[in-house]
Amino acid sequence: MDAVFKALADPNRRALLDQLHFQNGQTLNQLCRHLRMTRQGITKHLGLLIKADLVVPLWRGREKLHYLNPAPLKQISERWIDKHKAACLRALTDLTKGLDALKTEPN
Amino acid sequence: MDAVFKALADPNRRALLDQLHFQNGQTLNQLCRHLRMTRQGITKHLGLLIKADLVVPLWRGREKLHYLNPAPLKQISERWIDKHKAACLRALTDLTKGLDALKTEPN
DNA sequence: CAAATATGCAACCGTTTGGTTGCATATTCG
DNA sequence: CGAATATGCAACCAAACGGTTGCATATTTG
Repeated sequence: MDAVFKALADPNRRALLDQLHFQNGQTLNQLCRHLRMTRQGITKHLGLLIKADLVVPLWRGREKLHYLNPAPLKQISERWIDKHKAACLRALTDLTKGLDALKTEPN
Repeated sequence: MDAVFKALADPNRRALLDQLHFQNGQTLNQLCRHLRMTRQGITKHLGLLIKADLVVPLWRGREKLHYLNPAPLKQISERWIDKHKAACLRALTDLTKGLDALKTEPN
C-alpha cells in the first residue's frame, strides 16, 4: 500500500505507467525511448513499480517485458479514495458549518 | 495533480487525512496529539496537504482549524485511476497473452 | 566462437525530504 | 497589563531520492 503511493509519487513513474497503458508488454529498451533518461535510471523506476506490484516483469530470452497490473490501483481506489469520496458531502457541510461558526461567533 | 500524489506519498500525511476524516475541523494542537512528532514537523506535513489543496485551513482567533477537501482525491480517482481501472481486463488479457507467447515460442 | 544486444549491479553525487531545535509573533485569559 | 496558549518561521541535519557513470553478465546472431 505504502509502496504503491510512493511509486505513484514520481511523474516519471506515472509516465511509465501511461506508456505501458498505451502499449502493454514493452521491453526496457522500448520504454527507454520515450523518456529522456539513462536506461539504468529507468531500471530503478521500474524497480519501484515492480516492487509496488503495479508492473509485472516477464522474461523472454534476454528481453524483459513489462506488463501493467491494475490490481493495486483498484485496491487504492476502493479501500482509500472511495472512503474519502464518501465523506465528500460531509466534508463540505463541515467546512460550511465552520465558516458559519466563524461568522456567528466572530471573536 | 503532482502535488496531490506527492502529498499522499507519506504515511504520516495519510494518517493526518484519516484523522481529519475521523473528526473534521481539528486544530493543529489537536492533530499533534495523535502523531508522535513535533508540532513543527506536523505543521510542515499540513503545509504540503494544504498546498495540494487536500486540506483547507480556517483561522478562528489564535486557532487554526483544518478541514478536508475531497475534491483533489475525486479528480485523481476520475482522471487517473478510473482510466487505468478501465484497462483492467485488457491488461490481464495482455499478460496472459504474454505468458502464452512465452509457452508457444519458448526460445 | 566472437560480436552485438539487452539487461543487471554498484558506487557515487547533488537535491529533496522528514524531522528537530530555537526563537518570534499573535491571541486569549486572569 | 502580564502570563499562558497557539501558531509561525528559519536554520540545521541525517536519510532518502533521482539520476549518472562504469563495468559485469546473459542471450542472440553471424
